[in-house]
Amino acid sequence: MFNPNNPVPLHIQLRKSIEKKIKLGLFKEKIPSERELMETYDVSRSTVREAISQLVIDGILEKKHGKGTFISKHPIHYWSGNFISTTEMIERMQMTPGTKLIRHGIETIPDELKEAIEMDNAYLIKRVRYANEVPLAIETQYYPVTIGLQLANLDINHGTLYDLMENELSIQLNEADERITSQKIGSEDAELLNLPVDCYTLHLERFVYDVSGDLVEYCIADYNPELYSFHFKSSRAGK
Amino acid sequence: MFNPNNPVPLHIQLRKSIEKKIKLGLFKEKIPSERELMETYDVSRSTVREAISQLVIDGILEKKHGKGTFISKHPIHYWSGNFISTTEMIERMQMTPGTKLIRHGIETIPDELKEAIEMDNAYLIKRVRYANEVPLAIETQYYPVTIGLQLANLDINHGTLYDLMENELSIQLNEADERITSQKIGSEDAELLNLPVDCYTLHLERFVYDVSGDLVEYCIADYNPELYSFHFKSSRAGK
DNA sequence: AAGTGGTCTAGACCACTTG
DNA sequence: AAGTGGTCTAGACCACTTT
Repeated sequence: MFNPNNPVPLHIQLRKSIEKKIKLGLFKEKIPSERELMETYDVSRSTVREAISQLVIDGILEKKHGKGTFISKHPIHYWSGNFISTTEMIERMQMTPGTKLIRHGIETIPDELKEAIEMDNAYLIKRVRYANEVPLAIETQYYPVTIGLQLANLDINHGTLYDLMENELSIQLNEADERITSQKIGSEDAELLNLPVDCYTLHLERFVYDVSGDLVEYCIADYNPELYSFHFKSSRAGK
Repeated sequence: MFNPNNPVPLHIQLRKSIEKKIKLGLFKEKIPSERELMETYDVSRSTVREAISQLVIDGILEKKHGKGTFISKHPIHYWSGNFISTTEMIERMQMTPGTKLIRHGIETIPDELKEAIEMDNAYLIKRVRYANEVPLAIETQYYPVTIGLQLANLDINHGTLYDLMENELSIQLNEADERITSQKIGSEDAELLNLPVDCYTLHLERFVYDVSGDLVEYCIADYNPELYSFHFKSSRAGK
């Protein structure tokens, strides 16, 4: 079924295929059983289980012993161990994403950030993000200058910068460290979000690394706390 | 090596064993290779990999292709897909946990919560949580009355209620839904946390379910935002 | 070359759910 | 009884890292 010369592991090809069929609506509610998938794709059951287990970790599928594997009904998994772009997140909330570019260019890094990102200069992109035309968040993103300059040549007024990095610049994003706090918003930003001055926001900092472990983005986002909250699903299994 | 009559799956027994050896310091930095673990415990490699993969998901181990499996250096995984008790969380921060019981007893549920927890009455436990004697959070926990009455007979002034539920009441906790927002604190609670009135807190709501899917706890926690933030590690793999 | 984790197969039996 | 996911084995080859 799959091309054995493809360097992409079978379980990943299978996972993408299942993901696609879910998105296209070819699988409703339930996906075929592990043994059916074995036959359809001509792979072993371990491979099927490997593919499915990742989708379970991602919160896309749920297994029920003796019944089958079901498409998760949690409409939105804001957080499931994987970071996604703001655009995708807004789309998952069934809203229309929008973007307004405030400014971008090479800037010297503020002292309080120098320790965190270990660069003197960075390419800064500051944008307001909208959901159904309502300002939802302010994002300030810092990139290594070489990456930022390439991004600036692309369309940074729409779409997700993660997709641009991955698809246009061939940067393989790997993982991120994130921190959520509650912080007073500045007056400039308050105006952009239509919030009273000195209001508190949900403040997210995200360090994104590529497969080599190099920092490829530092993102600060302030969310309107009236419109946004972080949702999680966690298990007690790890105890 | 393991008792084959034990109904607990081998990979879980192995996982617990590895976890314990890490905690005891018998494994520093690196754990034995998969093939070594196979021989030591007399199980197949799949079983070893199954055990390890869960520990990787939990953020306790990290695999490096060609090098080995290493004990994660992230000293604290505040959030890694598993919820832990506040006590354990404070201990992981290398601080001493403390608790002050504010009040407890059967109460009628406020209207705004009725929809969420689908009970008329609940056993309420409200406590201030300290880290190194400094008030860190206020927790208000709602339990089904039968559970709450049992808990009240135990020591609710120390220790973790999750451990009490699991070990003393034999309730098997399964998973939780959590939501983080930023909220204005009430004047009563502000005093308990030594915060100015109308200050904002990091506000956590947690619904905890047992293996049958029944709600066994609803917990509201307000954290002093000066002292506490949520940390995450997320990957891009799920894309 | 030797050791590590990554991928994959073929097959077995168990436990749970539904007819 | 039949079908599902859960567990487990024994073995193979590949890709990456270190010696």
